Amino acid sequence: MQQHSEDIVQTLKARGLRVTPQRFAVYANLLHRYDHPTAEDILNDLNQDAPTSSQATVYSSLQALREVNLVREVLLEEGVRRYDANVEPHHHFRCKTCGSIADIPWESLSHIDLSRLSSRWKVEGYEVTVHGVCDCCQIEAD
Amino acid sequence: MQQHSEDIVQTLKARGLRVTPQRFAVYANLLHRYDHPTAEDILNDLNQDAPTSSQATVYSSLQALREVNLVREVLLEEGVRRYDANVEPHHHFRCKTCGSIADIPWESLSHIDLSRLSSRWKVEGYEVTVHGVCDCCQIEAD
DNA sequence: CTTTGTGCAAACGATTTGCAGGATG
DNA sequence: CATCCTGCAAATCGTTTGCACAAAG
Repeated sequence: MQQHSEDIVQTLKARGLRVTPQRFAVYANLLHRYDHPTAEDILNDLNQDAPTSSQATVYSSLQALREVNLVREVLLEEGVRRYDANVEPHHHFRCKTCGSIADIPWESLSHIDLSRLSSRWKVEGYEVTVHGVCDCCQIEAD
Repeated sequence: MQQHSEDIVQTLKARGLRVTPQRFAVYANLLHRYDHPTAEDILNDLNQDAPTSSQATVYSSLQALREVNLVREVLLEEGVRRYDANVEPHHHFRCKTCGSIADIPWESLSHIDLSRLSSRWKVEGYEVTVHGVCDCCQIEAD
């Protein structure tokens, strides 16, 4: 699901966000990587060659993007807040060795029977976190 | 699954932990409540009447208990670390309105078919997070 | 030209650490 | 009585905020 610059600009505008170079850069960065980076990861990536965004701006951009539902937070590790431009329902795999996180498409897991849940709750959705060891770490373990 | 003082002492010893009043209190507190408290919640609860533990000690007790697998962290909210003395596999429900968290027994959800997952991963387990609105919040919404 | 975003530095809250004295096994 | 734990205060880390200036629409 590659997006061109113009698409990104339109997406941001459509959600009522002003398009600034910094905000654009944060969202584009998140769209083009799949490693669920932290705010710091994004900042480092953007400023790799030349400084383009400040820390405060990355944080506020993430917040703005989150508010209009273009970005979501992913919480799978103690005290670590990661971000994801994939806001469609999906599941996650987390490697307990290297801490990497991968997406699991919604269709890859069978639908879950929620009928036995307490009727006291109005259920709106669910998400599965699978844990184990990723391929890289299995190889290294040998 | 109520535990008496003597049981708790034995449990701690069995895991190689020295039994101090503070550590005992942290674990006992966590065993007797089901609201998945934060470190601060526990501290406040313990010091409600008279000061019994310091902040640093609550944190270090939680860490020690976690290392011997008597306590686990529960991460369902942005930037909030909660603790749970239920270390058996189980799922969670989170109310998006009040933020409360409830346990879902393992048997309440159907087993999930993991066969379609990438074979690159060595899967060790999974956990489901269900979200929606709890009964209290549904009533208030009317 | 009005509104909103940026960057800096200071403030903040939760957690961690160093260390001296105290309790545990 | 050696080892490990506690409490305090200071340090640290990620995140947020206040404010003057700059850019977007």
